[in-house]
Amino acid sequence: MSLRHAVLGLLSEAPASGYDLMKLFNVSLAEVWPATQSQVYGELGKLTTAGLVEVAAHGPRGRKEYAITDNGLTELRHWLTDVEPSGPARHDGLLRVFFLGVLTPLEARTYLLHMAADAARARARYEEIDQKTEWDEDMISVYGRLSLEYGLRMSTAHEEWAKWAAEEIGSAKARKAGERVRDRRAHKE
Amino acid sequence: MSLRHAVLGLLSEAPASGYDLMKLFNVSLAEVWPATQSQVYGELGKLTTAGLVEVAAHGPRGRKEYAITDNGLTELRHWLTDVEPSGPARHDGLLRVFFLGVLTPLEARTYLLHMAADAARARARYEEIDQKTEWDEDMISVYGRLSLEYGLRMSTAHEEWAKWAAEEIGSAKARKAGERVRDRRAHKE
DNA sequence: GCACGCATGTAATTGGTTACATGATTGC
DNA sequence: GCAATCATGTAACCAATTACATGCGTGC
Repeated sequence: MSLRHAVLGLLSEAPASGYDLMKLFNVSLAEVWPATQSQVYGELGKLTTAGLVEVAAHGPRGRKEYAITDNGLTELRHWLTDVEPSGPARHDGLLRVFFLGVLTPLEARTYLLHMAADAARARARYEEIDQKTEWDEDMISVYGRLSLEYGLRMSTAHEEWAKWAAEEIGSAKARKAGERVRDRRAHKE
Repeated sequence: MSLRHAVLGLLSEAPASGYDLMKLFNVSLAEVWPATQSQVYGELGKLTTAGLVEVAAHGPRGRKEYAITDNGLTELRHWLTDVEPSGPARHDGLLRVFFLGVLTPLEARTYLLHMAADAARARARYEEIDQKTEWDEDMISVYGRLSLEYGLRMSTAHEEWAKWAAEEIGSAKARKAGERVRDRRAHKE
């Protein structure tokens, strides 16, 4: 149930309308917690009912500016400190790897190299964000930077793994079936 | 819609009952594509209706052994080669990082070190699986091994990042606010 | 006056989780 | 005979996606 906490987290920085929040979801949180417009508006309603946020101001075009309440802040802190982060995320790309055996080794290799290219593209995007962003001292900046570094490291590792795996299929193919494949740690450069 | 393909993938290796499939989900696929029992039985029903699997044999206790059909295999191959892997996964643990600013720096550091410990535990688990598994030449073994290596590399990178980030908060705290934090790439050891 | 961006919402559907419900076989 | 395991299914609920629907304000 983390959409709720994503909204609370964003509002803990500054009051915002549903529309503002959507922009924040699409830029800062897009990679970690994507949300749709209908989700955000729905959640704001529930949070208001629960007393965790309130409508702090009304603006033009029916704009409602929401602010986090004391109860909301307490709930956010509680989630951060006391609630165990939820388990394993589904990983579509990796699921496929399990079943690459139904393809030819060549097709399997192509798939892995495609993954490598995707990872490289993701890394490039993160690098671009890093350069273009004016990092300052507010919360989302300081901690957003840590998250960006996470993205950079993970996409790098992802790309390296995919290249290695593609190689691995090449050599497994070269080797005769039945011969044991025990030397992989040696590849770890 | 990948649960469908996970089931097809498993059945492409060998016929199995819903019960068998659940065991496979809980061991091999637990980290990439968790599924519940009700999901699996439901999906088997739908797949049968769609003609992608069929009941190949009836066993004791009402056991139904399912086998993939030619159409099913075609669909599986199609998914592997032609369908773009779906986008960004939600990442609960990382979402929290964005909001660590509402905690004290000390609490934030604790959270990150906790993440590092979790990652280390995950890595240990993968290493154990690696050692205990009799890797042989069947599809799930060959390609499962690649996935395991993925897990190993990612958990390692995850741990290193979390330790680095914890450090980073320490030094950010030491530095005066307003002073620019531009030296992080130097930490990349 | 019109287009674009701001702004909010609802409805239908799908995918996933939790909990419940039941019964047959095997091994001890 | 009894416990453990094999085995299948349903119902209620929650979370997320997609699509639809509407209208006000600002700048050109």
